[in-house]
Amino acid sequence: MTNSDRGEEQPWNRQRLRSNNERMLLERLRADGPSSRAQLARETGLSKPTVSSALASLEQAGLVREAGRHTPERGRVAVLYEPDPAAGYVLGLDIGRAWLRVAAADLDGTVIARSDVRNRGRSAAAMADLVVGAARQVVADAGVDPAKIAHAVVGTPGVYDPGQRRVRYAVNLPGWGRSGLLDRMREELGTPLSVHNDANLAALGEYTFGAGKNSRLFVYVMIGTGLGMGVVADGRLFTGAHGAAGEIGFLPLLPRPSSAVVDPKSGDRHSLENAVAADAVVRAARDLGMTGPLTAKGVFEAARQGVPAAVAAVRQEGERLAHVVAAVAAVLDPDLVVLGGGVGHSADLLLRTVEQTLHGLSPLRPKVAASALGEDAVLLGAVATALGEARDRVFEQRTP
Amino acid sequence: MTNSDRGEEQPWNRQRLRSNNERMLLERLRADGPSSRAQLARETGLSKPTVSSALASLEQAGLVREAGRHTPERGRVAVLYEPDPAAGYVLGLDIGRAWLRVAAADLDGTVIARSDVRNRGRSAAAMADLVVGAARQVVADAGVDPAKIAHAVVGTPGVYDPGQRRVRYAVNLPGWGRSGLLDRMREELGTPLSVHNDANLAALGEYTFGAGKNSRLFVYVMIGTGLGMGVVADGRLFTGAHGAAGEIGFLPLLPRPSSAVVDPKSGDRHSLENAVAADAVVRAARDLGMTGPLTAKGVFEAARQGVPAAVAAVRQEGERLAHVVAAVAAVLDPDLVVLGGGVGHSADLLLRTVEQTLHGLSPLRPKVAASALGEDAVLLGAVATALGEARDRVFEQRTP
DNA sequence: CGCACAAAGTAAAGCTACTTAACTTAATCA
DNA sequence: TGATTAAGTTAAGTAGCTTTACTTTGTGCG
Repeated sequence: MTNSDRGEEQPWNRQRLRSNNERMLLERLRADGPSSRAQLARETGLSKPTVSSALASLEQAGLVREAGRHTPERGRVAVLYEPDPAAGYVLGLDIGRAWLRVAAADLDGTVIARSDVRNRGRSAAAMADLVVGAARQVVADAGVDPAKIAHAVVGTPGVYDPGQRRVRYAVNLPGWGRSGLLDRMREELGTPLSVHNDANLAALGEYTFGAGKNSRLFVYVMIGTGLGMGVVADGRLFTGAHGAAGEIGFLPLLPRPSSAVVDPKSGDRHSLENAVAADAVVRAARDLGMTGPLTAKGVFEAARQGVPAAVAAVRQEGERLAHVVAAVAAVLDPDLVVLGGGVGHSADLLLRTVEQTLHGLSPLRPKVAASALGEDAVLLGAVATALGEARDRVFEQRTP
Repeated sequence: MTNSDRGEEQPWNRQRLRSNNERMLLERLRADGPSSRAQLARETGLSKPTVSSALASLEQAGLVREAGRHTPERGRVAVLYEPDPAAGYVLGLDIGRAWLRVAAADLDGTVIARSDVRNRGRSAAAMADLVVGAARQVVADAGVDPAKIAHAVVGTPGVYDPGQRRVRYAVNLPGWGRSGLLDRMREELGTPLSVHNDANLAALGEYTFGAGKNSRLFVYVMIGTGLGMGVVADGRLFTGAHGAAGEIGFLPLLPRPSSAVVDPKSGDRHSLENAVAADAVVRAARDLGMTGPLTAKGVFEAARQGVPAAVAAVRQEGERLAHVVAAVAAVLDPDLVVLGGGVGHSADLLLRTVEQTLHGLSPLRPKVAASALGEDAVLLGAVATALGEARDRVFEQRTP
C-alpha cells in the first residue's frame, strides 16, 4: 500500500499550514456535501476570510467548483461549493481467472465506463495486453483525457512483492508471476499503478460502496476457488506484518480436547481451504449421493429447488463457514462479516445456517451478511483504493 | 482507550502550528536521545531560530532540560537537550487475583518505586482501599509530589465499560464489577485514571519494554487461569469493534473435513480455553498417570526433572498452543508471538514443541518467544499506557 | 415602498510564527 | 595569533491567520 503519510513527523511551516487547511476543507466538502464558505468557517473554526481564500485557491486549481446556491431563512444567499469530480480520474482493474474487468471513475467514485472481457487461457503477456487494451478503450469511452488518469489499481490473486516488482503465489494465473509484466503495464498505461491482493480489494470495495459502510472493524470472506479474507479496520486495510493477514485458508483444524494427543495428520496444509472452498461443496454433494457433472453453482441451484442431497451439502458448507466466522470473531472481534466470492454469491442460502451454527459456537457473534457488490467487489475495491491515491496525488500536484 | 486524537480534523492556526512543532521536537528528543538545537534544525528542516525559540519554551515549561554538551570536531560546543523525566509521573496498577501491584514511574518510563501486595480474598471495596493505600505509599516512597502524577492506569481482568463506569466479566474477582468502585479510586487518588484489560496491557508492556520492541504486528498470548490475547499493531492496541479482539478462549474447534457432518457438541463455549489454560495441563498430567495434589506449576517442575507423564502433558500443551498460534497467524499475520501469563512463564519448556508443531501446521510461522517481563507484564503495560496519556497531558497543560 | 434586520462574504489592519541572511560566540588547528 | 568551523543569536522580511469593520444581498414588515 502506497501510504501517503502515517505518523511521519514533518516540520510544519506556513505552507504546510495552508495546504493542510485546504485539504481539510476539501475533505469536509467530500464528507458533508456542498457547503457555503460561511458554513465551513462556522464548522471548522477557521475564520471567514481564511476559508474564502482557501476555497479560491482550490477553485483556481480545479479541485472545487460551485454547486448552486442556498437561500437561508433570512439574509444573503450563500454560494455552495463541492469537490470537482472532474479534477482527476482513476482506473480500477480486476484480473481474475475467468474475467478481466476494467472501470474508469471520476474523483467522486462514480464509474463512468467499464469493460468486462473473458479471460481465455492465453499467455500472461497476452493477458496483460488485453487488459491494457481494455483500459485504453474504457478511457476513450469515458471521454477522459488519458493524462487526467491520476492513478490505477490492479487487483489480482496472490501477493505483490514490491521488492521484485512482481506478483507471487498467483497459482491460478500461470505466468502471471513473471517479472516485468506489471512494469510494462505501468509504462503502457502511463499512470501510477499499484497492485493489491484481490480479497483485500474486495473487502475495501464492500466497505466503501457496499455492505460494510461505517463498520468499525469489517471482515470480508471470499469463498470461491480458494478461501481468502480481507480486513478493514477504521477504514484502512489491515495487512499484517507481511501482507498475509486474512490467509484463513491456513487456519488449522484445532485438536479436540477429548483426544489426549494431537493427531499429526490433522495438519495438512490448506486443509480448511479444502474443506470450505467451492470444490468442497461439490465433493459433499457427491458424497451425499448427487451424480453427474457437478459445479458449486449447480449444487446451490439444486438446493434452491429442494434436492435433498444438495440441501444437505449446502447446510454443511454453512456450518463450516460458521466455524470460520467464529474463529475470526474470536481473534478480531469484527462488527460485520460479509460473505462474498463465488460461493458467497449464494449467501442467501447459507446465512441462516451460519447464524444458527454460530449461536452454538461462540458468544461473539458479529453480524453476518451477503455481499452487496457480488462479482464487482474486487473491481470496485480497486476503484476505491485508486481514489484514495488519486485524491492525494491530485491535491499534491495542484498549482496554487 | 482514551485516545488522544486519531484523525479528528481540526483547523490549523498559528498556535497549533507552534505547539505541533514543539511536540515534534520533544518526541524527537525522546526517540533519538539528547540533541543540540543546530542538530534538530538540520534533521527536522526547521530553521535554527525556530528550534531555539521552541526549545526555550519547552525548557521554561519544564518539559525539557539541558543534557550536557557535545564538542564537535571543530567549532563551538553544542548544548544538548533532553526531555525532562521529572516533568510528570505516572502510576501503573495491576489488579490480579493473586497480587495487587503498583508502580510509580517518571516520564522516561523509569520505575522509581513499586509495591506488591498479596490479594487476600477480601471484599472488592477492601481491595480497592488496599490498592489506593499502596499507591499512596509508592508515591511517597518515590518522593514525588502527588500533584505531579499526571495519569494512572489500572489493569484488571474483564472489560471496562465506560458507559456504566465499571468492569464487566471479571469473574475471578468477586464484587469487583460493582459500580462506583473505580470512581472512588479515581477520587481518592486524585488523578486521571483509566482502566484496561490485563491481557491488552501485558501486550503493550511486552511491546514497549520487553520482547516485542519494534514489532510491526505483535501478539501476546496470556496463558494462565484463563486464555487471553493482546494485539499491538503499529504501536497501538488493536481492540476490535467491541473491545473483544483477542478473546481466543472462544476459538471454536474446527470440524475435521473427514466427518461429513459437524458434531454439534464440539462447540461448547470456552472449549479451547478449557483445553489450553493452566487446568488443562493438570488434567492431562492426571490422565497420563500423575497423582497427588497437582498444580500447573508443579507439572512443569516435574517435566523439568524428566517425569514422563509430566513431559507428555507439557508436550501436549505445546502442541495445542501451536494450534492457537497457527490460527492467530492465519488471521493476523503477526511477526512475533510472545507467550506469557502463568503457563507462559514456563515457555522455555514449550517453545520447541510449539515451533515443531507449527511447522507441520501452517506455512505462516511467526517467531514465537517467551515473555521477557514475566509477572510484571501487566504492571509495566499499565505504566506504558499511562505514559502515553501523561505525556500528552503534561504537554497540553504546559504554560508557555 | 423603503427600512430594519440578518446572514454571506470582502477589505484592511494587525499579529505571530516562520524563514533568510547576517552576525556573534567559542571551540580547534596551524 | 589568526584562520576555520560550527553553534547559536539578532534583525528583517513574509505568509497565513484573526479581528474588526464593512459591503452586499436577501427577507419581512410597517
